[in-house]
Amino acid sequence: MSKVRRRQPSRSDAQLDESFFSRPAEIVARNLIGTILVRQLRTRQLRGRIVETEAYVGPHDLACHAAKGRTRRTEVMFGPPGRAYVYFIYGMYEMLNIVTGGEGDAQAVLVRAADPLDGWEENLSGPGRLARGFGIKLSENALDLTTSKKLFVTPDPTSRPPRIVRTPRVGVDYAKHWKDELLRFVDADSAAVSKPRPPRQST
DNA sequence: ATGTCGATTTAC
DNA sequence: TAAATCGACATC
Repeated sequence: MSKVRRRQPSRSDAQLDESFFSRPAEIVARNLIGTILVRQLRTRQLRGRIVETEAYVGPHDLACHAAKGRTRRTEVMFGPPGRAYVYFIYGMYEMLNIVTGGEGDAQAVLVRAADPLDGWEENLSGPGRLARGFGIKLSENALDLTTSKKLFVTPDPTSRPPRIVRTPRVGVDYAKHWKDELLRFVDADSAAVSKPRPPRQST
């Protein structure tokens, strides 16, 4: 019998790859909760534990930008999974999404909030603040997060599975019945979840 | 070339 | 409750 080797918590764990992201957005959004977003800058590394996501499930989803068709902005969503979909909104905020599903599926997950790690003091609660905190700009659009050394996601081998709550997505009242779909996922035990804080019931 | 809008945040 | 502020998109 070989000895079971307990895994050492390692600072840079395996970068999540295409097999992780090439699933439906709803699944990826759920499984992204509790993972770690890593940003490698010139002089320092920024890390945050993802605690809130939203799934945008395809062109038929009226809240999804892909519902507007294939345009310059939405182009990356129609490409391979694991790419960053970054867009600029309200004249001042970038939003970080990760493309999911098979190539051509046009699904994505919006990363809405994270708990800063390693003693980093930053408010990462809300998609605008999260992208700003991590220094993510429009220029990161289409970056391949499965191979990039500048921006990627890793599992958190030290944490036990989070308690997850589902709610409707934020700010998509225009999307007909799609506004009511439970496609927002939050860590029920995190204080960093953004504004519309859900009741503490688990799913 | 011009007009509208927005997966937000912040201030009043 | 509303202003801030600008890229993408639609339209002319």
